[in-house]
Amino acid sequence: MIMTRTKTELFTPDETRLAELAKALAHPARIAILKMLATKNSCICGEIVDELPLAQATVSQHLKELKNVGLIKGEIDGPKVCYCLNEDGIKELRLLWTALEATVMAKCC
Amino acid sequence: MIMTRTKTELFTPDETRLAELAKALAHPARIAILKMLATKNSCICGEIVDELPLAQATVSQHLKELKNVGLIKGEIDGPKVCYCLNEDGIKELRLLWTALEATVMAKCC
DNA sequence: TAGTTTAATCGTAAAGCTACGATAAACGAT
DNA sequence: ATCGTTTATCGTAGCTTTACGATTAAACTA
Repeated sequence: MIMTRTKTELFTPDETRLAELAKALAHPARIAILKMLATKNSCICGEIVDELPLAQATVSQHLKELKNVGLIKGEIDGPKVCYCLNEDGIKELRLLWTALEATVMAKCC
Repeated sequence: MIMTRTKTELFTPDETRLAELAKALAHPARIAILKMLATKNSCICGEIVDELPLAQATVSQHLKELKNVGLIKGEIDGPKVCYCLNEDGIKELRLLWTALEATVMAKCC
């Protein structure tokens, strides 16, 4: 087949965006990273790799995905890179999720 | 490399399960299906394919994924199959999400 | 300048995801 | 029994994801 990627134009922007954010959460390592950033209550410079059971290159890939989707930010601090939660992305996720939750829960739970 | 799949045993069960549920939401068609099931306020037999811009086989695959992860149920009703939201799965998702949200939001938003 | 540390990127292998047509299976109806 | 409807499954193409080692790039340090 020619078409093997998601036909994003055929769904609503909210559906597409929430799916994108959900995909970023669709790996335990990325959830663990978000939790680390949240519980340390500050930007983390370099300690992330040490706390995950994955190779440095793999962690870097996960960080890139979280950054690309807008859930975290990373800024250079000397030879290290400091990663923080990105409030805008987190808020967007919460809003989109809450909207879906409201729809789904209303008739379910 | 030999290991190319997620090392699930290296993360907490909650992280692994939430990632699994998030993956089920990581496609706009599956979000659209959940919304359809919620807003129609009843089980839907057969109308799902008609409302999505995807082939019948593709929709069936998406339904299977949602069923496997526990977010919907399907039961046979004559020649058709009726799909409903699965309250247990929805509740589980809400709980796991809420826990993450609480952690992440507390220090962020 | 040379060396060290830190993180990104490259290259690659294995597996997964998405899509569709074709086919099969299950059921009711004639 | 045969036909039509509905849905699942099979087979397959192509792209994506995950993982890692190796390398590169950037910045500080001596």
